Amino acid sequence: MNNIPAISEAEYQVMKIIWAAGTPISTNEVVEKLEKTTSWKPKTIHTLLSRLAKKEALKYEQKGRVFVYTPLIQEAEILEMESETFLNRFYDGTLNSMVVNLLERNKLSEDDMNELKHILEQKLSERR
Amino acid sequence: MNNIPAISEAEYQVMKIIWAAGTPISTNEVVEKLEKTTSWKPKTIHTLLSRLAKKEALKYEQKGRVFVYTPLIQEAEILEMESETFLNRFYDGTLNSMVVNLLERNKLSEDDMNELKHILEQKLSERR
DNA sequence: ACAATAATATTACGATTGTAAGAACAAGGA
DNA sequence: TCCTTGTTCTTACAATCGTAATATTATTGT
Repeated sequence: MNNIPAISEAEYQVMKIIWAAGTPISTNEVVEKLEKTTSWKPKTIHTLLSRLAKKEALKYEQKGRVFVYTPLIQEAEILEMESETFLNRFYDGTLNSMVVNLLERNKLSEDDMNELKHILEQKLSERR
Repeated sequence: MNNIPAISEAEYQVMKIIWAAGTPISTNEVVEKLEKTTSWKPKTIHTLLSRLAKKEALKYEQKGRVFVYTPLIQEAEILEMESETFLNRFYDGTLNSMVVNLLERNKLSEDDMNELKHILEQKLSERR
């Protein structure tokens, strides 16, 4: 029932706009914002919005003459689900395995590593 | 030309078997191994193999009476590409942003964190 | 040499996705 | 009131994917 629906890449872009809005946002506002970052036609964006409504990722209500959209799922939920799926699929389900891999392939700069270490120390110290 | 093809989830499962084999592996061996971890019918696996051949993720050659498969792309390449795609899509392209998020949501155990810190220290010390 | 079997190749089919066009409807200006 | 224009709804269409079944070809035992 309360399952998180699968969201495609393009749909996710749309959701990001809706989440960022914070408050119900109209079709045209969504279109405007997306036209800045994508080359999608308005019709395409309409399709994506209605697919998202159908899969209950968002709801829409008539507000005056136009429809406004509100998210029904939160970004954090999606992030959590997608991160888990990704880690399971490629890294045995563990973040550490991913980090080890990236380190081995030298995908992190020294600054990245220092920052990360710092973040960890911070979090670890909070805990005691 | 030398582009890494997109590999679907099911196809990726198949590639994992091929990579793990290390040496050219026959259709039947692939089927046997996958039947242990999936509920796919042999025909399904054949389809996946031929799709992978078509997108040049692997090649096959006749060896005696049967075909044997060899990977044309390496697991590390896929991991790298997929990790990048994932981080770009969900975390502004940076691992640190992902880690911060997981930490905030308490998705890492203290052990995980300590281990991770250790790994980082290790790598950092190697560097100087 | 022929039939049974095993292996590979071809075809299938519905769902999802990216990408959008066209149809219908409603509301405001002439 | 009627037409234009903006908004929403319906339909489209090819590619990919998951999931196979059927058809063809090659091999091997009798």
